[in-house]
Amino acid sequence: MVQIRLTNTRTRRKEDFQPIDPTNLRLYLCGPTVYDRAHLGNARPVLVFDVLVRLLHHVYGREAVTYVRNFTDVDDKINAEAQRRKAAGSPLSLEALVAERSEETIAWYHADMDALGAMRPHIRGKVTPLAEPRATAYIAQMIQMNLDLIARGHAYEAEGHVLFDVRSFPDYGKLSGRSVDDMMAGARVEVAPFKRDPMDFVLWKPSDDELPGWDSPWGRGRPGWHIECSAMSAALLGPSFDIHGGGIDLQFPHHENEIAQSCCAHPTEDFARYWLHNEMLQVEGKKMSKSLGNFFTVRDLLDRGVPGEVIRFVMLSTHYRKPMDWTEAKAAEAEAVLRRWRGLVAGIEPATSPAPALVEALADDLNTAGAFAVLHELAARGDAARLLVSARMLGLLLPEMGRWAEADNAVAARIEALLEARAAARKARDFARADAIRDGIAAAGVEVKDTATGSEWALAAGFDAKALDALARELGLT
RNA sequence: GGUGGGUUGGCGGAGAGGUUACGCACCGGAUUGCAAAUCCGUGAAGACCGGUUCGAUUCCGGUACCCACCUCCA
Repeated sequence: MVQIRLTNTRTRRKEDFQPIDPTNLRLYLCGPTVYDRAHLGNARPVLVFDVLVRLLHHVYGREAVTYVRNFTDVDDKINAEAQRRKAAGSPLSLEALVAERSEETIAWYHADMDALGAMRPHIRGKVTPLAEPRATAYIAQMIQMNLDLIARGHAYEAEGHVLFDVRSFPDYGKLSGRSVDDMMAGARVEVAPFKRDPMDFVLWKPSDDELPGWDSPWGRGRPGWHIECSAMSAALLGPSFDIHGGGIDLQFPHHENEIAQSCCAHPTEDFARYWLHNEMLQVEGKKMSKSLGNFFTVRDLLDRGVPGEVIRFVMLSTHYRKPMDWTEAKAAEAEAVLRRWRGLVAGIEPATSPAPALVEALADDLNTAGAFAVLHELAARGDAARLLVSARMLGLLLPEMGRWAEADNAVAARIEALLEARAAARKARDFARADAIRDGIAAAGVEVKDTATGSEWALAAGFDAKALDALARELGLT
């Protein structure tokens, strides 16, 4: 069996991955807060985990893997949108409007992640809504966890809030490598007067009539940000599970607080044994932010005609623990490579197993860049069957992802007609006309290959159907 | 200020204490009516300063620069 090695943020070392139960692997990935479209950065942890899960399927079998990813549908931004709709005259209740907003956002999220070829979360291999829990469906478990934490002396009530007492958990700060005292020195936030320690964080907070809320022992209120992941992972994966992932920006405070809550509520358990964090995404060398004007969503890219498979390729070409820079140049290069590979594997049956070197690369802390080198090597050797099955381990060259690379019948007929006109010109040794047609076809993004038996063609990067039509009109072929 | 990460050839981007990463681009050759595609081949690196070592781009220390988190952003 292939030994998987992962960099565990908890120990800051690359470690052999030893599952708690090899027949029942359990993973948790922090999913989106569903207030708006997923931006490009949201896609990175999803794709990193997607490759990890595909690797686990390969090594342990699909039915041995449970992969849970949550939707956080309790959030001030969702509330704000619901209040806006209420003010605009909606007859629905605030709770219903929150649900409505979450519902539409989740549908977008699914559509966008599907377009990137990301597998849906699943329980023992079976895709089910249960594997994508929503915070609002686990309020009772959160309340219970808060009660447990209070009973064990790790949390306290103050002015309708329930707060976690960070001083009660000696390991607080261990994941992110900071001490409570260090953090206090750099604290910039205004501290609520009812906190025992400035770093104490909210487990439950009161809601007024303008906000959605649930009845609790502390009055009508809503959960704090971190408790939902602790409650849902415990409910679906148990108090100890294998791998927990997310963006590095979640390391503190979100994951630190999850650990504090979960470990204090279940003191004899491990919570997550391996922590995986992906580095951030940048755009053309800069942080993606609304103020810089380089902020965009996955949908923006898809609508601009960048195929999901290309986005996926670019994302995976940088190792997950390094900052990844999204650039137009990379997208163009990825598109060209994918077209070439798709041409190579067209009509080919996949081999039975992926290249061992590729599995080795992925098993070594998800070295996707190294995996690409193996794919290039297979392509160069012309081993199309092996290339196909190997690329699919990265979620590439899947049949359902390839529509973008195909020409429809009208386009194919147009190209054939142009090539016939060129062939006729060449036969008549009218090379000026033949070359003009060829250059026009090439400029439209169609690659022409002359072989001993005639001309073949394939769509290349930047294919432009309109330019092709214009060329045909110019030559009087329509 | 605290914490963590990074700096590799023209560009992107990996691994390994000593032997070609890989891709794109470039250059040379084969091929072609000329090209394209394809094939073959060449060249090109390890921020800076020290240390360990027979040998470091790879380990250790320092410097510079960049980035992230510390603010309910993946």
